[in-house]
Amino acid sequence: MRIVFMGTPDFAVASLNALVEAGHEITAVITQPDRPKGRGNKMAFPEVKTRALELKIPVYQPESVKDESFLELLQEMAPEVIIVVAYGRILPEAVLKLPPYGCLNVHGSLLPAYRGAAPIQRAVLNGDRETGVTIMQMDLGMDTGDILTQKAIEITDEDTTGTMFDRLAILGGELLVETLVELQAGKIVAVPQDETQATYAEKVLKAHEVIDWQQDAEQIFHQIRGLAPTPGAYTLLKEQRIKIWRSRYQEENSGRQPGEIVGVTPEGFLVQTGQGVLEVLEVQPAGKKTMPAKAFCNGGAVIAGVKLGE
RNA sequence: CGCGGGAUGGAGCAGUUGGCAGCUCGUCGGGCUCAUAACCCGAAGGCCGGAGGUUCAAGUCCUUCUCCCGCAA
Repeated sequence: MRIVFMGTPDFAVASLNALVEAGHEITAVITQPDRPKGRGNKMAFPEVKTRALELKIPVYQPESVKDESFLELLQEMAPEVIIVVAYGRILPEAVLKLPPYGCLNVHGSLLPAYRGAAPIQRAVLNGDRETGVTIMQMDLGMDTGDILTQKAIEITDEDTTGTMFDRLAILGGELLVETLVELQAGKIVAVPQDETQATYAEKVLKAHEVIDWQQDAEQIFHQIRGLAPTPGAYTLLKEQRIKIWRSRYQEENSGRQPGEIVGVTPEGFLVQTGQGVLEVLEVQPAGKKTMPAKAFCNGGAVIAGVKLGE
C-alpha cells in the first residue's frame, strides 16, 4: 500500500521497519521537529527521523498538523492509509478522513485499557501480568477508535517498561502488517471499544519517581520496574540521589522502620518498607554509572540502620 | 557556552593544610571446617584519565584536553 507514516520515538521505528520490510511504499515520514535535548541542550533528531533518513524516505517535520499547507502536502501524497505510531500530536478530522482507509494507530495496550500517553509504563507500574498491542481506526477522541486487531503478551517479574517497550514495538509492527493485509482483503470487522471498560494511562509525573518507603515492598518493586530504564525510581541516601534499577522483595519484615537499611546480602542490600523487605540489586548514584548494588556496598555508604529518603 | 558530579590495582570507594598510595569486594595461594557465599593467614595486582606548568617534592595546586554520568528542558 501507499502509506504515509507518522511517528516520533523508538517505539514507532519498529513499525516503520515492519512496513518497509513488508514491501509497502512509504511515501513520506512525518515526525516531530528536532528539539534541543539532553546535556548541553544539543539539537537531536527524533528516532524515526534518523531511521527514515537511513531508509532514504522523505521526512517532514511540520510545526503544526493543522496547517493548511500540511494538509495540502498530504493530499498531494495521496496515501491509501496513514499509519500513526506515537506521533505525539492530536490529528484534526481533515487528516483522519483524508486517506481511503483512514488513519490507523498502533497502541501499546489492550484497549480500551490504558488509553493515553503512557500505556506500557502504567501496565508495568500496576504490576499487571498481561498487556498487548491494539491496531485501531483513529477517530477524534484520545485512543477511542474502533479496534481492528489485538494481540496480548505476558508480563513477567523480570520485565521492565524497557523490555515491554521492545517486545510490544516489535509485536505492534508485526500485527500492523498482518492487519493491513486483512484490511485490504476486506476481512476486518472493526469493533467499537467498550466504554465501560476504558481506563487512562496518565503520564508519570516527577513526584512519582521518588520512592515512598511507607508503601509495600511489592508496590515499590513494581515502581522500580515501571520506571526502568527511564526515568528511574530514586531515593535519597545522605542527601544524594540514588536510582534503583533492579530489586526483588520478600514479605517478611525485619523489625526496622520503613526506609531503614536492614543489612547487606551477597547480591545487594535490604531495605525495610511499609510491608515487607526490598532487596536492592542494581543502583545508580547521581553522577555515577549504574552498578551492581553489591559494588555500591563496597564503597561504604550502605550501613545498617541508615534511613533512606532523607 | 543551561546547572552540577566524576575519572585512583579487576569492581566500588577514601586519600586531611602538597611529604613512602589506603579501605571493602573480587582474584590467586594456604589454613580451619562435614561443609560454605562464613572465618583465619598470606600474595599478586596502580605510570592516581591525557598533555603542559608551579615546586626540593604533585593523586593533592594552576592551565588545557578527552571521556563518563546526574539534574533541568
